[in-house]
Amino acid sequence: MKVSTRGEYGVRAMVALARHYGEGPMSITDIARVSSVPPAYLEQLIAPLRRASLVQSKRGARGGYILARAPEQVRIGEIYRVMEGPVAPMDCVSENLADQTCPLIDNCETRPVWLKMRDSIVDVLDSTTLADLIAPSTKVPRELPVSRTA
Amino acid sequence: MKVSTRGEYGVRAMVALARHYGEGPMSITDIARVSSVPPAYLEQLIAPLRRASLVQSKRGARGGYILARAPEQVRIGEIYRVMEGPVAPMDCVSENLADQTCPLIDNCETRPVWLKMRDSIVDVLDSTTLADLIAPSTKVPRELPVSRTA
DNA sequence: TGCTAACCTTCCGTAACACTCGGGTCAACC
DNA sequence: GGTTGACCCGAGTGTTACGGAAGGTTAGCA
Repeated sequence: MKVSTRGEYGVRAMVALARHYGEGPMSITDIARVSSVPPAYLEQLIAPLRRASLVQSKRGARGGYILARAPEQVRIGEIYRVMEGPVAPMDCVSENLADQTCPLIDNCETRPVWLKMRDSIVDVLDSTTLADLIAPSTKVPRELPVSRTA
Repeated sequence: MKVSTRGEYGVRAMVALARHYGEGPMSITDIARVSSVPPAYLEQLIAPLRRASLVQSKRGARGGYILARAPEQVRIGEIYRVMEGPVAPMDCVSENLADQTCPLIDNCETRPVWLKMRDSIVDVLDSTTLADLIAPSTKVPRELPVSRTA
């Protein structure tokens, strides 16, 4: 169960825009460089973010993209849903009720786990904003491999 | 981000075995019928569960599978990992440290969210056992669609 | 000595993923 | 007013994983 590069790159791009917030538009090329995303691909990914009004675009020379709202006002969950669709580790617990089409749903004994999983994912995504991510303190050191000291 | 049918079917099959616990071996055909999984596919899925010692097999006539431990002793997380691999909504936060190969990992600003997401998923999976799922009280009613009353 | 059922390997069609490419359109600036 | 920088839009493409099916082999029970 992986989130695709759409979600990964989408969030990275939005973080780049958040860091640049208040300093005018940022071009695809710049965003791509800063966030390490292939520029041609990024162009495709940023379109849905614009349609969802999470970013605003400015065309022509000196154009680019800006965050439509302040970083504190943008939940990661919003970005996630635009890029990946409704949170749904399994169709039967999709945020989009129309996707809950499994015929076994009403007496399925496994569904409660998936439901709890979905809720916990939603909680993480919706309780974090772009501002939280660009705050210096949030960086978490990686778990280190077992030390093989002398 | 979806868990595949491997995880879905694997957990369903284990629940079937849990309900049948203490009543002798259950054949693939029976498990498949009870849990609504294509029998030929189930045969493939149950093999890794046996290799991981989550189930035991008995060959020959009257053979089949039994749970290797009591339902209270089997965490859903164990089943999940056998079927789906390490919990890893993104490689950079995989439970398998060897998968954390992203070169950006050390000063990535987005990683904290994915890490929190992984931890919350792990918590759900490892705090639930097969016994929890077959207890009658755990069934959760589905959210109802918006009523379109007369 | 059959019948049953697990075991094992191989194969295959479909679909999603992760991009690239080419052209069109718009807005500044000179 | 034309050139240039940049967004906009659709199509196309190689690779991989998913979701199975098929067929043969081995082991235990009656």
